[in-house]
Amino acid sequence: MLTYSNAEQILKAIGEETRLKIISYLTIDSFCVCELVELLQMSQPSISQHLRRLRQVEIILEERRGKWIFYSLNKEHELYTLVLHLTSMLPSKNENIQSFVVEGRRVLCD
Amino acid sequence: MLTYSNAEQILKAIGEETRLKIISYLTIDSFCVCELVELLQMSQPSISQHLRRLRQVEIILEERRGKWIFYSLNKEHELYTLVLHLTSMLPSKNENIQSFVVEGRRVLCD
DNA sequence: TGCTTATATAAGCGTTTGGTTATATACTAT
DNA sequence: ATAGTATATAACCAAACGCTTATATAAGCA
Repeated sequence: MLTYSNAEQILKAIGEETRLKIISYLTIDSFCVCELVELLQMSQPSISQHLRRLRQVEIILEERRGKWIFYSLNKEHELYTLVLHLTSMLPSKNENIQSFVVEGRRVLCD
Repeated sequence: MLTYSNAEQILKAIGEETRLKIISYLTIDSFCVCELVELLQMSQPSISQHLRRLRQVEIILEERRGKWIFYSLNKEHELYTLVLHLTSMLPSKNENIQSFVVEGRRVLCD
């Protein structure tokens, strides 16, 4: 059970275009910050600040791998199912990721 | 299918504590503005402005009955199911409405 | 018609938001 | 150690937000 205040915080975190796109990417795979910067064509500080908003409500998780920090969706989050339901109604980022991979721009680590 | 911008607008409309409470009340029954003012213990302009936000994204519908304007959830809205799913995770306003009814404070109109 | 009730809107104001630029921190590799 | 890369944070600023008070609009009724 959520409190109203809690629900407000989470929806405010989710309810922003850039963050919705980040979430949409993360439904497909986990990505590091510099990949998201490229995919979303936005400045690194801006992306970092959006990731912080999402991290603060625990919708995403971070994991360091070498010099990169990878972000992924938190499948244990109370609203995970709802988030998936929501992103299923948005244009998929699959094709963007495909070309990204084909162009060899994914970060390689371990 | 929603656009990212559209989803942002709707989530911003929904993602505010007072508006979440309004939505939660409207999952149970339709209410006029003055009833919501009493139930939520907030000023009439403030409630009106929140209702406008929700109306603008068509999450709620208005219907005039005599001198009152009743608001209800829009069951045709693309995110109606998601909204129900969300409110099911929030404390129910059922008891508040019950005492409201028992105290004879509901607006009477044909 | 004028009075009352219900609701909407406008203006003002402090707070939050999301971008920028600049800087700090953390890890890797030489 | 030092340099380079990846990420986070801070300070600043314009725009959006949510409240208040004041006022406008609309319907019901004497």
